Amino acid sequence: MQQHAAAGIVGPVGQRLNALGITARADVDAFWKLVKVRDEIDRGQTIVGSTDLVKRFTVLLEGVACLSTRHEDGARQIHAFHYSGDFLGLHSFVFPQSAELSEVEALTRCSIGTIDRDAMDRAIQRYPVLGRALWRAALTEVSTFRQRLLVSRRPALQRVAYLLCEQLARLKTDEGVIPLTQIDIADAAGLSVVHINRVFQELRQLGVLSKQRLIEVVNQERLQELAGFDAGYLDPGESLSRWDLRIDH
Amino acid sequence: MQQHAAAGIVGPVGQRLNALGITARADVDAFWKLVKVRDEIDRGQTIVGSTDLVKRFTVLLEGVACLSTRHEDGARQIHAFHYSGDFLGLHSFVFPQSAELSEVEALTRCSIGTIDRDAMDRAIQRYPVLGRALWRAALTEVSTFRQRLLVSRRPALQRVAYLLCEQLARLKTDEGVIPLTQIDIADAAGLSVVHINRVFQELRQLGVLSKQRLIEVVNQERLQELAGFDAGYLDPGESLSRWDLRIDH
DNA sequence: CGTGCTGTTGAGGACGATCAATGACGGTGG
DNA sequence: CCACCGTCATTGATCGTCCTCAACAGCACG
Repeated sequence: MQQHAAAGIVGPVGQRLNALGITARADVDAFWKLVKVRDEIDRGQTIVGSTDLVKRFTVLLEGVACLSTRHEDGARQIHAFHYSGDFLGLHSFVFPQSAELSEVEALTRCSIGTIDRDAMDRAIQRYPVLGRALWRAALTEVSTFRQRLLVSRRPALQRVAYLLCEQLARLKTDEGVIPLTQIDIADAAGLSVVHINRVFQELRQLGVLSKQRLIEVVNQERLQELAGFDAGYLDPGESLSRWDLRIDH
Repeated sequence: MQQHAAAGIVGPVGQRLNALGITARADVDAFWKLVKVRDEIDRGQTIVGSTDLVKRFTVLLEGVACLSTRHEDGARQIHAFHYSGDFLGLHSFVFPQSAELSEVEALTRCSIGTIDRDAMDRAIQRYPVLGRALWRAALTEVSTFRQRLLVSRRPALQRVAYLLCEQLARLKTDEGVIPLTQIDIADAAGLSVVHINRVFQELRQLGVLSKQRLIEVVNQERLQELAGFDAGYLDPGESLSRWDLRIDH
């Protein structure tokens, strides 16, 4: 466990904790002590089903996952993508009402750690900074959902561009490679794969995407113009100092 | 002020407070003492602009309003409708990040009361039940946003049907009259007015809507079938006993 | 009795879905 | 090393939903 704590401080989860305001060694350690089960999940498998969502949540140590629901016809609707360091099922953890709606699915082979609701509750009481961090992360999620409502009725090109911008902003990667398939993008944008492909070709014509098979953004500025993207909503930053998540009883 | 308090207990706001768990006389009174400015707003006017949203919020005493944003082309996107007794700008009050996105607009002549952020903060510290009530109301709002994400990619008929169901559930009215125009529905559903009109005619053919000019649902069961509607997500009910909204200094 | 807003109707067109087939690539096992 | 397979990407053709533009009718208001 000790080497995990060390890895946590430098790894993606550690970076995430830092971004959320958890910097003190004691707080980071407290967090890592909560992580109980570690596991590997195969691509395509469900990481957290709707019934588990309220009882525990999960940290994505490595891999790519998505928060999704199924439409009555079986089509997959992706609400959000998750990358290393993300909390999975956080939304339902904080907002129990929406639990039944969603599940978290692995898009690549994933490595995860799980955290019990009860243990988390107790830890929050002892380390308030943890509660604040969760709260911030949850707010950011809500923020992206609302953004998506707006984006959802723009034409396909802009909608896709916006999605790509968001992924780049979240990945904070130097190269513009986005580790998703066109199928994933289609399910997130709510467009058919065929049409996504045509949009991609258009984006390549515009010099925004590379001509590789993988999804690689070569002109991020141009992309943001197309999308009308402003990353402000993704930053938990200053947004919140007064309100706080606490346990009542 | 005293007669307002009395009116509040029996009026729509009082009912709302009760539903949110504020039943004790002292708590209700504490709430009414916070309501400072009372005002009348003409139809079409902005009740709470994006800049005000963080500093105060508002109680809708009488009338119909909507939470909306403008698209870059000027089109109005309605995120939610508000009826007597609703808190306006609550979402931005609790989630400051999304403030710039929205404004609240009067759809009919409205009568409102406003509440200061600072005063509310102080009151929550003294009357925790107030914080819990706000929190529940905010959760319900988040819940409806996520639902709308799902609904947003269903065909027009079902989308409209769903919207109508939601309004009926919120209005809790005996007759099925919904006090909105086709234009409002169009902006909320993200469809053109023309198409909304055709959907309405279809709904009338199906015996769901009356043939009146106003929007009147005559067969609610049928409507819910069409929409695949389940009102569960609107009920703050049991959903939350452990998490709580507090002021952290 | 206009003026303005809402509702209604028709015609044409655009965007994106669906169906179907093919290509490109990576992995696996012979 | 090659054959085979599954997944993902690509392309063409057709079709449906919904948009846009435009005109008009009904109703409420002053």
